[in-house]
Amino acid sequence: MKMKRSGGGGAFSRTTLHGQEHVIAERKRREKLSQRFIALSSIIPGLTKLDKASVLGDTIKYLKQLEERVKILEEEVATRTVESAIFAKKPSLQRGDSVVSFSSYDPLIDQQLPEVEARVSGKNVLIKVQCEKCEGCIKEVMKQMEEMNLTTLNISVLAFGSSLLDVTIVAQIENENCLTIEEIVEKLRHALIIFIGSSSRRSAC
Amino acid sequence: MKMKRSGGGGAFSRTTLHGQEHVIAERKRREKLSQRFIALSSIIPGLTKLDKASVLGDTIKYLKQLEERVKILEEEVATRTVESAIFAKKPSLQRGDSVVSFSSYDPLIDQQLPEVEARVSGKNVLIKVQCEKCEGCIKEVMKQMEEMNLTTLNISVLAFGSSLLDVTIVAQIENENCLTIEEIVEKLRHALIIFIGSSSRRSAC
DNA sequence: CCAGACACGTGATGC
DNA sequence: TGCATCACGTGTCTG
Repeated sequence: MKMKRSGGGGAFSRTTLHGQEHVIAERKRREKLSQRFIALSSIIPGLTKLDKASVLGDTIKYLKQLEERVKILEEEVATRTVESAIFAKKPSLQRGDSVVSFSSYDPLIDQQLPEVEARVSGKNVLIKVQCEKCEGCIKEVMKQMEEMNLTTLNISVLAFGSSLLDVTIVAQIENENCLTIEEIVEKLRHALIIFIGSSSRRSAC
Repeated sequence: MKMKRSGGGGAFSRTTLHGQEHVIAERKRREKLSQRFIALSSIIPGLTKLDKASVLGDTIKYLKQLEERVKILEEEVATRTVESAIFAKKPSLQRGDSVVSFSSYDPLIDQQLPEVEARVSGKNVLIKVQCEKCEGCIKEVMKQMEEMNLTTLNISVLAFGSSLLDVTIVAQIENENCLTIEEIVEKLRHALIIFIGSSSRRSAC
């Protein structure tokens, strides 16, 4: 780190026959260590002090920071990979690399409402629901969202026609969530069918 | 790294008055450095030798390796994000009971955005648009609505992902309007394509 | 002057 | 016996 100086406690005492070689070896060792320190400090960004201690400390900090970043990025990539897997499974629904959508509409089953559709982009999921205007159905949807570990970022409820409700939700997929997009759609749809069924039997809705 | 030993060249020579304090301070400095080394070696994986030199060397290697990984992952994420913005497609259409719906999605035409969907129930029309987040596109949509004699009852604009917009509109069909649902969809989609095209050519959008 | 940081030579230790 | 590594005390320099 600095210039070599004349040397400190160097008397000529040779307690061993090869005292000089020992000195040389130690010099070499120190030189190696010093070079490593220089090399290390050259790749650590944002170094203010060039202390050995500070270099080590900042190295530790930078390392942890890098590992954290890698972890986050890996999670992100993993999420996208899951989407790709879904996409590969259901090529008939959607083409495109990483945006996947899935709808509960099934031409064989002629039950049209509630209709649920979901689409994923990164950590966001766009959920669209169309159902009969029915008191409490929004609450039911939100309950399901909570159970699925989906954090609602925005929700819009529009009345459409005299008896229809159009619900659009943008939510964030939490890390603990390992549901597929199909599972999200099916869970929501099933919950709504149950809810509306029992609700319409009880009251005029 | 090892046990403390009795000490090396320690004669009792005090050239300064505070020679002892100097010794103490140096001890402290060494102790700090030593702890940093221990801390560092505890977070570097796959350490075989516990040499100071080896610890530093492996730290440098691990650091470069981590940075490389971060770089690769960042590229990956960036790529996927762009793909997300570009590829977004709609599953097949839906038909409802007395509800008629029509979507602009055409599997033969490989242009996915903007995606426009409309659905009619009585005198109400539900319009859904997904397009790139682009300043002025909402205004463009509203302009088209006015031209088509559609009275907006409610509109919701949600950001979805990093660069997508999801727009849901409930509008009332005025009596003078004699457009078919297909015409509504096509007019909106055409206008958006023109608008976004010219907009992205003019600026960064 | 002094508080902190270094490099040096040296004795000790483990393989 | 060597050989490599370590911790120590010390002299010296810097801000």
